[in-house]
Amino acid sequence: MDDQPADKADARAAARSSGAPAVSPAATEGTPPICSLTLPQQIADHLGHRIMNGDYAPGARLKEEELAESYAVSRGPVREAFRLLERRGFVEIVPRHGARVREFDPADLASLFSVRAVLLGLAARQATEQANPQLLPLLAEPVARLRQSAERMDIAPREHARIAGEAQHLIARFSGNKPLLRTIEELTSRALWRMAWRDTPLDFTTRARRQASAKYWTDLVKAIKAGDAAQAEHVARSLQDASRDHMIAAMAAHRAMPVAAD
Amino acid sequence: MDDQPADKADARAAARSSGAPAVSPAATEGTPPICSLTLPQQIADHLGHRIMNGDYAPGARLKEEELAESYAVSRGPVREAFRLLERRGFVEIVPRHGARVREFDPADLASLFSVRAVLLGLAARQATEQANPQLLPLLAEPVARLRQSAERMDIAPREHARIAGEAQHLIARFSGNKPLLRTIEELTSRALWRMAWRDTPLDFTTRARRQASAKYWTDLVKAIKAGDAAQAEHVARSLQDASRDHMIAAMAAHRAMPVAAD
DNA sequence: GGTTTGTTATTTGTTGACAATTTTTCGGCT
DNA sequence: AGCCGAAAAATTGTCAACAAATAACAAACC
Repeated sequence: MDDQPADKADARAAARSSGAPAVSPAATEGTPPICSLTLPQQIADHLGHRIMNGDYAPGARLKEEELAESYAVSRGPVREAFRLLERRGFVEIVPRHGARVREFDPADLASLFSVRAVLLGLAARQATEQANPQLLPLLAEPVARLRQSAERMDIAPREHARIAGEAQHLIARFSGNKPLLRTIEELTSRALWRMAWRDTPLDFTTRARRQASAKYWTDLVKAIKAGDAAQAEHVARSLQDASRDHMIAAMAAHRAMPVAAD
Repeated sequence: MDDQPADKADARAAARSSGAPAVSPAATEGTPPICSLTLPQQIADHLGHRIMNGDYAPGARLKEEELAESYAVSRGPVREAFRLLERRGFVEIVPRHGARVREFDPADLASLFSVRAVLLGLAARQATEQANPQLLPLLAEPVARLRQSAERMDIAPREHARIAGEAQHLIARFSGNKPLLRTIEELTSRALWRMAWRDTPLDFTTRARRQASAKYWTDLVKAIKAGDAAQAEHVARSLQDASRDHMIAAMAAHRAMPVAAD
């Protein structure tokens, strides 16, 4: 009984009636990804944020009509938003029982990262094999910032994570492997959700961790530059595995604390 | 080319009108379980088969109303069937332009198999680490059949592929890694679709290939038995990579043939 | 008292109609 | 003749209401 999303509903309704800018009259069939988001997408984004924020506990039922009313729309768009959220791993839909916020098995988080690790390893290998000359210049900036961040600790943890994610995305993009990119994106969104879970204000970017990470990135750039695909794969995977292990250890320690305090 | 959706539509309509006419005064015994599959799922399955069968060319538009009429349902279930098919990689939905049968870049097939290879490698590693005593007995049967198939060539190519898929599924299941299993399943269904593309009656299971494959499986079982996770990963991945390379080569040769014949 | 059965209530599945947007077509203009 | 613009057709997006199925509850029975 905290905040009811009624205000949001009004805001959206207002936005709909007033907003709706004229779409550019492009006559050709291949229109670009468009500017305005679809109604189900907007709902999915907002609901996704609310779930990440902890407004809905894992396992909580998401009732169509209730949400439809709160967003001032019909059940149709909400229904479709559920499908989008299911694909992003936020909810789980059982055919005749509705949608529930997905529970998370803590073990799944480690599993998720293991999968991501081998995938990013493959991405690094194939990116090296592709040898696209654009990659290294683009990669230079985030890697430099990570290195600087490790040295001076002058970047917020969240920003640090964002930059690391950006660098990973570059590797995935330049692998030239579309299914790989798609799969990595999907797993990443799921993993980030579970890491960003509330009352987990854990900082996984200690100085030691940032330094280790920076070392890996430096080695990875070196391997790519040298065209050593096998080495690139090994380094990228090691980086992710180390990151995973550190995270798991930190979470275990954090979880052990309150128990010890009791 | 066998059954047109018209009969299906009629059948469904008949089933519906006969099955749910009178409200149940219903003293005893609930109505028979009808069909456990949802309407959108049934449509998605059938449409998926039609797409695999080549009834709809890649890039073809799938119009909601048209299909709704042919299945004798409203547009809602068809709409949801599209979402299911999108998740299975059969169609591509562009927000305000409808659904189209997904085109396939031939390069994507090789990419798909590369991803599957690293994933099955990881699955083999983790399955070995899990050391579930049930795995080896279950794996023994399909592996024995593959070995026998390689020796005597007495199993149809399709059956051979099915058994290999079964063995892979076992590895994935016993990895104890749910996200990994899920990802592998998804990629496998996509890969199989594109391999089963019509006028591609290629047999990828030559004697030499079966023998090489059988050798890999034997080695994999040995590694699992020995608890050598790293070796298991290496063998599993090599198996898949070799399979991929052979398939790509066979397809290239097949594609080159008609060109030469013209 | 515990279990089962019949009833009620809530929630999802489906439908047909309406609205917004896109694609197509046709007429006029440079 | 070719291109641009506006009306028309077609198609997707959204809505509100209905039907079916599940879940919750109450009463009766053993």
